[in-house]
Amino acid sequence: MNDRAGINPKTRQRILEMARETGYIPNTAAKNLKISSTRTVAVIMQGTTSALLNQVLDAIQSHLSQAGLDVYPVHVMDQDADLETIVRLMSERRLAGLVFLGRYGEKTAPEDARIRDYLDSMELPVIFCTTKEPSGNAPHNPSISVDDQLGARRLTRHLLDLGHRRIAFGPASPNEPLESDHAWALRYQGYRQALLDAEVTPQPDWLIPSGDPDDIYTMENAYNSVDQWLRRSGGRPPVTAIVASCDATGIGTIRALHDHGLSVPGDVSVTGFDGLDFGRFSVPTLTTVVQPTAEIALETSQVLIAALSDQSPGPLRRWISGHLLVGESTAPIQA
Amino acid sequence: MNDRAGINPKTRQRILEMARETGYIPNTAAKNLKISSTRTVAVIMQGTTSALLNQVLDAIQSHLSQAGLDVYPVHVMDQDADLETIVRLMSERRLAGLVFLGRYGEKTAPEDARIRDYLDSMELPVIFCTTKEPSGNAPHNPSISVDDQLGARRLTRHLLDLGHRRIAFGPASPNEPLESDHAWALRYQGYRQALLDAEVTPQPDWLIPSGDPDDIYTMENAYNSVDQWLRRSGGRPPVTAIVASCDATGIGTIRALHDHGLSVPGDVSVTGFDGLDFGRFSVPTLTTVVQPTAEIALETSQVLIAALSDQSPGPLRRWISGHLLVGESTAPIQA
DNA sequence: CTGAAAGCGCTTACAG
DNA sequence: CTGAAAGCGCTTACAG
Repeated sequence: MNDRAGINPKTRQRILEMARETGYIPNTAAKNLKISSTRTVAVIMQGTTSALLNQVLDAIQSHLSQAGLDVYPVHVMDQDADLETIVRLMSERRLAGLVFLGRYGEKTAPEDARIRDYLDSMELPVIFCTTKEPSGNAPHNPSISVDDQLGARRLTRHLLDLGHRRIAFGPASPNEPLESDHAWALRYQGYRQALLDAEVTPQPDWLIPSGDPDDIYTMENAYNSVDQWLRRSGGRPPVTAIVASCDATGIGTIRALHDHGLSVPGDVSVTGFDGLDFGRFSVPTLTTVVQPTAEIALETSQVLIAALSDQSPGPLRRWISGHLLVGESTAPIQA
Repeated sequence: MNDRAGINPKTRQRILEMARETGYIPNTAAKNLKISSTRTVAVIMQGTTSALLNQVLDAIQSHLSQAGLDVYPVHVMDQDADLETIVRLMSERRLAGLVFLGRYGEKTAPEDARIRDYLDSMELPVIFCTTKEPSGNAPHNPSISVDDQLGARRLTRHLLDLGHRRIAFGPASPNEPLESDHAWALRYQGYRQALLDAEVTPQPDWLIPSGDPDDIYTMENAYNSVDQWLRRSGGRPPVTAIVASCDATGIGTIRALHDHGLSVPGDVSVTGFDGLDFGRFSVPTLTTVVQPTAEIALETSQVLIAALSDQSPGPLRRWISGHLLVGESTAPIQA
């Protein structure tokens, strides 16, 4: 039944027929016990709510299931439950491979070490998707992601080209160094680089601190953060443009500006990052960088499948560039 | 190690300690083989992109894992792959239970019968969450959902209270009867009931047909459908308000109106359904009915857990009412 | 090319 | 309360 070679076609035919007649169903548990490995790939992903990660998950799933692999999405909820889930998964079930989708464990430095040890001791392929391997690890696993720095640099250059010289960035977590490799931080670095390239010196009040450091990518937190930031400067922003950390925060930013009587792009230009639906149908539509989700998912799947057949690709790093999508939320600076 | 009664505490202590020292890890495959059942609940859900379903999935997952159950989210992609996935899941793995999250198999009537037979032959609890059991089935499984009809009736009554008399609904699939139990159809029925209660007779051109019958809940399809509908009436809508089938379609509707030079709510009022983030931060904010996702998830989890301990609840039907959230997208009718 | 045997790592009676 | 035996349903050498 497993299509092994060296079996008389007639016999195979007979067996298959009997199986069908009697309604034979193979028992996966028994098979796994014997094989002592599975065809299951776990995809670890923080929460279930990120539209972007879900797009990537969709695509990875369809690629891997075409290759005969089962995909087990593990949505980890909070910091504590996470580690246990992962450890339990990795040890009790025999996984064929592991994909980290999105950044996991924002501030679990000590626990990260525990996970790292597990990853090292189990000899299974691990791929980091839409995120870099946490920098604590010696980089020996593949990472595949959009080029966050490049994308943010393009957005910022677009604003500079429109004549803007005072440009803010946010929300930025106040708890993490701006040099970290979180998505928002990488985007900050690209923003900063574009400014420096144009000989513009970023000012301290151009950095919008995140009100809630644990929730920096949501519309709600962006709204609150920008609202607070505007209040501190008396309702008049110190800039003519804002590079938001992603599409959701871009939308929250626009709404906060609106509620302070500021129009987008009339008074302030705003950019997002990701290329999600709601930015393409909002009023105004959002200027953004579109993540190449299909490409990211394909590359991730291919690297994983190659790794499973022992063609280990080593610690490769693929940063795929996203393309600039100009919407209505950015305009030439007003006189 | 399984905490069974009748074991000397000292012996247990000794075993546990040894296990820890030697790094003993139980083998789930062997356990499952022996037990011939698992603690795994599969959650079948169409695609991965619905923000609403993902919210519910999040909550179900955290409830069930607290009850010691594993949750296996199965994101089914297209019509064909679906059936195979489900059948394979249900037969090869020994599932403890099954949750259908959202409507599955829009137009797979023939195949539905196959699935139904499987559901009946396996003796495992099946719960329909955020959706009614497909009407082909004799209703013998629990369904838990928001009350779509009631919600849409509330939204429509809100518009009537604002003085609107000509109110459209859409997008509506042209391939399905308006009496079906799909979410959009139930909402249509509630909309219609509210109109009839107010002695308003719905007109044929108040129904906005969906351009793409397979994709009726997306912003993009709503945009295209409303755009076409407006073109057919020469750019001037035959109504002063639109009840959109959900929040995403509400946003698409607003954008289409905007692109025809119509303002919301100045020229046309628009309502959504779901209570998602992007409707709370858009300009204008969206008047909507907020789905009680926490309640739906809790009830689903409880019913499932009860069913697993053989307190089978039978074909109960819980329709939980969502509350009206008035935003900026609706206003009193203009003279 | 086919058939029978051993064994994967558990759990569950059962004898002590 | 403890320990040894049987068996869950597969796969994989191995003998024929």
